[in-house]
Amino acid sequence: MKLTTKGRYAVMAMADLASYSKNKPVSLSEISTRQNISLAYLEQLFIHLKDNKLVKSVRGVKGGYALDRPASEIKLSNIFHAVNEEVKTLNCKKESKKGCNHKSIKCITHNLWDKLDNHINGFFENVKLDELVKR
Amino acid sequence: MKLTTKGRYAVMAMADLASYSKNKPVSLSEISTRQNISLAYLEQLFIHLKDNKLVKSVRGVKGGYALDRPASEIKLSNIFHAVNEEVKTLNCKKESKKGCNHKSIKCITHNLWDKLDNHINGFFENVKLDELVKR
DNA sequence: TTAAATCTTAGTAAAACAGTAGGATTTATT
DNA sequence: AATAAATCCTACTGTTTTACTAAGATTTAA
Repeated sequence: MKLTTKGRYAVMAMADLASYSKNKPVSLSEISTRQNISLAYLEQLFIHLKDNKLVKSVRGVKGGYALDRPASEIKLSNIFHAVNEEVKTLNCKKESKKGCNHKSIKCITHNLWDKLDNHINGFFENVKLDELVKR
Repeated sequence: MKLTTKGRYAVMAMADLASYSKNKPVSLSEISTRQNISLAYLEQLFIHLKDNKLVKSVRGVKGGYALDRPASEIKLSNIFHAVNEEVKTLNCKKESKKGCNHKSIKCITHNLWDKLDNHINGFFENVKLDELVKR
């Protein structure tokens, strides 16, 4: 059960944006050096962040990225969702698969994994970007 | 962020034991068919569960496994720990590594991952095996 | 015109995962 | 004594995912 770098880096980069982008956009190379994340990798992440309207971009020289809405209105769940960092404790959602076959007795733990999903997603849902940055 | 089958299967198998092993031991082949998990894979998991004194074994014909203590005294965290299902949100514990270098500003999110770890581990710590089985 | 930036698509080495395979050992039953 | 059912043990392996890298196209301020 581990967080992928995609999810971690996306949050780090967004937190960086939240603290350094006042008015003007911040370039990915800045974030790259500050957070020690490869530029090319950041580029990939930001395409998704942009698609999900979490950031807006300015192209060309002096360009970069800025938050598309206040940090107080961006939840961690928004960020994770944007880069496809999903919580998957089951691999059995719809059809019955190996290790879980929806018969009440056989998959005793089915309900447990649902609760775990909710527990973790609840955390992501309740933390907002501004809370990471203040202080 | 996903649970490995090791963790899931171990909990499923332990829940199976808790419901089917009254007095006599339960063989892994029974669990294998009931839970639809490969026998050879179960064997590997149970070595670890045994090492961690969560189950006890009876060898030979009519042998099998049984819980080593009441289901009410076995936490999910015990099971996950036994099979090395760990929560790892950071990959930077001691030394500074890529993507996190302990300088206060650079790794703004360090504290966040700690909280996430605690949040998830708290769930595992607070659910006991008997709760899965009762009704 | 240049250079700094975003945008886009492919590819890829390494690690982790999810098992298999093949036996050795123990022991109740026949 | 033989058999078969079970645990025990170690090694191997195909597949998938991860975590990038590479290479270029496009945009735009200076």
